[in-house]
Amino acid sequence: MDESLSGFSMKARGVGGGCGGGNKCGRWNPTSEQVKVLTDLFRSGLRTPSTDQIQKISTQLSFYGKIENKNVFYWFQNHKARERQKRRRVYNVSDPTDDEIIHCKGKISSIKQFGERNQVVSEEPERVIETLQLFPLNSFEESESEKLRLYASEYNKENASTFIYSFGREVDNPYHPPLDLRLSFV
Amino acid sequence: MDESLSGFSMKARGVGGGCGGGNKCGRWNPTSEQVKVLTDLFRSGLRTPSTDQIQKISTQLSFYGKIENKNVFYWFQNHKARERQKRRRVYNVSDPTDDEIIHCKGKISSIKQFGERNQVVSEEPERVIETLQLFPLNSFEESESEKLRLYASEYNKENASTFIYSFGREVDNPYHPPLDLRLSFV
DNA sequence: GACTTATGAATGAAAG
DNA sequence: CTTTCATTCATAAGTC
Repeated sequence: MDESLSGFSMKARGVGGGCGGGNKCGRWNPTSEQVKVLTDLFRSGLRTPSTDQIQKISTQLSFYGKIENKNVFYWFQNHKARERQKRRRVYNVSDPTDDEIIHCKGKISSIKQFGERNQVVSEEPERVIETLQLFPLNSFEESESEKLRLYASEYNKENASTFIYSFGREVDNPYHPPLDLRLSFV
Repeated sequence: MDESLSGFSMKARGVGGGCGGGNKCGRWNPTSEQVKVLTDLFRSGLRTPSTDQIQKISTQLSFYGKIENKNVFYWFQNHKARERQKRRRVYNVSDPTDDEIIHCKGKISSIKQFGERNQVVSEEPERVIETLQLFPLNSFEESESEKLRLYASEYNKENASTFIYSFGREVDNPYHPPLDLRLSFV
């Protein structure tokens, strides 16, 4: 009972002892129960859980073993990415002739100041259920907080500072001038 | 002139040339020296370099390998965002009994011995030094600029759905409350 | 026990 | 600034 509840899941997907006696290894190894729940959530349509959702999921999954928020975050990130990747591979192999290729999701980027990306990836419909309700709940208490994001400042104010950086001498370079980031000295 | 100094340094960050003779791979892969300098600048307090600063940094870093302005721009963008993201995602869930930090990386590659750029969970209070001067060049400096960051909102906008997940009963757990991922009523 | 696969973690590049 | 996507790195687990 001990290791099934506490550690970094020495038993991955049912069998085998992974990490050794303790959870010394730094890599999270989800238990089969955790994977089941995560997969279920994914199949239910959840793709990119928000911070709060991640928090809740993580808290719940912690029942089955050690887990952190970032594990949940990465899991969904990877799962989604690899599903998409797989789908893309299928495209490449199945029908190399033509057509069916370009349905760009309409995200032709607006070239920013530095670079542009010309990724034209074929994207399947990828039905994603965003609203899912396994338990009907009638209330609406949760007074929604205001979502105003007043981020301000911290932009170019630091230009008024002197920023000089001396390159490290650790690296064995013959010579390298110091990095002077002065922009405006008063 | 081998590509270990000039090219895009494809693999293993700074050692070995992955990409082949040229840099056909499109993604910048910073050398360990470049990372060190960038990290140092960041640790020194630089967060959002201006265009001019980016230019200077990029020029200097080009000594260690191919680099563009946008690489520097993105690097700071990402580094800052992830520092913050990490801090936000850190407040942890289940079992804070142990370290939560240990990472097994950095055994093979020689980069990790320089900086801690991707350390997990460094509870740094995000000191942002705006004025940094390693080389005294003039008398007046220290014109400290105020930096107040008022960003609010935990940012849940697309999650106008109710997401409740009932935990499977297959596993033999005594009791487990259903996972309620409500975020906002419809 | 080396090789392959699966997948957790990280990060460059953008999009929003 | 915040979030997402694509690619890569690293490693536990599976395979022979």
